[in-house]
Amino acid sequence: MSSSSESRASEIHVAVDLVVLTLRDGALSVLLIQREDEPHRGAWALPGGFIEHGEELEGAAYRVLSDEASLGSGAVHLEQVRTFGTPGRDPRGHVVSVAFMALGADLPDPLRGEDVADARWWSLADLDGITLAFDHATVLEAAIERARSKLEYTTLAVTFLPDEFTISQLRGVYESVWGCSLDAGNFHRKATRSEGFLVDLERHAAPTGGRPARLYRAGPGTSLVPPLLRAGE
Amino acid sequence: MSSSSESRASEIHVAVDLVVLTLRDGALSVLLIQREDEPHRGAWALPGGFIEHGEELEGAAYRVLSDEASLGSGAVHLEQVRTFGTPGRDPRGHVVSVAFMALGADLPDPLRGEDVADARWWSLADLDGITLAFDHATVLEAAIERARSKLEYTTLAVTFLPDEFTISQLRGVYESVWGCSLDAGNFHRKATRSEGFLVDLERHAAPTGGRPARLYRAGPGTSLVPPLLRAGE
DNA sequence: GCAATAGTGTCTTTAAGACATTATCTT
DNA sequence: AAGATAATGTCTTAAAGACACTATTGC
Repeated sequence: MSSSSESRASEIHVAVDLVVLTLRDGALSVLLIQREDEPHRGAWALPGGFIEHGEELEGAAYRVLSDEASLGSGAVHLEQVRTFGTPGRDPRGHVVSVAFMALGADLPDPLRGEDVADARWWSLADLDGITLAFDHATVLEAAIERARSKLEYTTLAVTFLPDEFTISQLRGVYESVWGCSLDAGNFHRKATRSEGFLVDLERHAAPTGGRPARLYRAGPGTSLVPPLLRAGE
Repeated sequence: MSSSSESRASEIHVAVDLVVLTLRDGALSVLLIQREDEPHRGAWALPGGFIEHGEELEGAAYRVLSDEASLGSGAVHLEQVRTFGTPGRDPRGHVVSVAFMALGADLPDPLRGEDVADARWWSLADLDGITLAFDHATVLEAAIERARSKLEYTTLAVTFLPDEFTISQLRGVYESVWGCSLDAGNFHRKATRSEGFLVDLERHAAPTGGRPARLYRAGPGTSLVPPLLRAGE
């Protein structure tokens, strides 16, 4: 930072909260932890934790990912979303929390970490009516909107898929995250002709009751120009 | 946040840094402060300051804007960019800083705040070769890229203009921020036909050596669909 | 009149949407 | 053969780029 005056001993705590997203049976799903302690004991919450002194923000995020979600760092795309710091958001004091989203392909069921009553994947549909701890509903909403919008103009969708995938699977990512259906033919044309999006492996997947689909892997590009816009907004 | 264990007395400090951008004579310009104290005494830096206990992040940003830039809150568009927390970024200790960008129309010259040797607007071109304090070059870069990219798919450009403006002025914003020139006719068509972007005031500005330009004000829309894409990226 | 700025119109090209058609597998 | 899934092609429409042209001012 840059203020010129030394601050008093601050009682502000810094934390990270993680919105870990994956696709489970074609449903966009988020990893939640059931809290074992107060506050919000018994409520479902995003995995998170305080930053340790001298620790990188991303380092803390990976640590939480490993401790609370039993996920290694290689498997996910991690990206900062926004920082939440409204004083009353945590009853224990003034906690400023940096929200990250972590996207991964078919992530495994979490092992239950310590101080955690339970941990499981929730499809977004199942979360309707569930009240999350703290301001985590807002954090979740922000991360999901970020993910939805980044699918439009980046190649982020591939982070939801394994190394090798078909165009149908890629289209499935868009359909699941956006909650709509896309024309298969038009999507195929768009995906295969976007520079840097896909690399044709010139092999085919095992057929699933129809013509076998060609396999691709993620290309070197990160942005989609022109973007792949959601309809009707 | 959401960690279940109470943290030890944290020595992590939380700050905000501001990237205040405006157009000065058609040049995208940023407000910088010359530091009066160590560290980085004499270096130019972004205005910033520590969060006070119980203070909102945005509240702190507005406070800094008022204290160090003598800018009221009504005049600017304030938006979070990203949070920087690499431990070594501030030699005084572990400081996590939430970066904001503040965009305004033709902002006034700053009054020199306390603990500040000097304060002035820098056009981006003039900043070439100037070494900023802390990691502020990175923060500035992130904010500018955010602003550039948000011009594409939002109506953010109007925040660089006064309440009433002409299409030429609006095009000037795009040209200044993107550092390119745009076809006047095509831009006019795009701007006037984007739903919610502009409201026609059905009046004209005083002529400036040619046909007088029609006046507009910002419309209710916030997103541009389809976006107004920068060429060649 | 001429220069300058604003605004419109036209033609071409690109790319999306709708949807038909062909290809290749399983059963 | 029938059904399923993948891939390509065609036609239409939307919108961007290039650029000519008209409109309205000051000089």
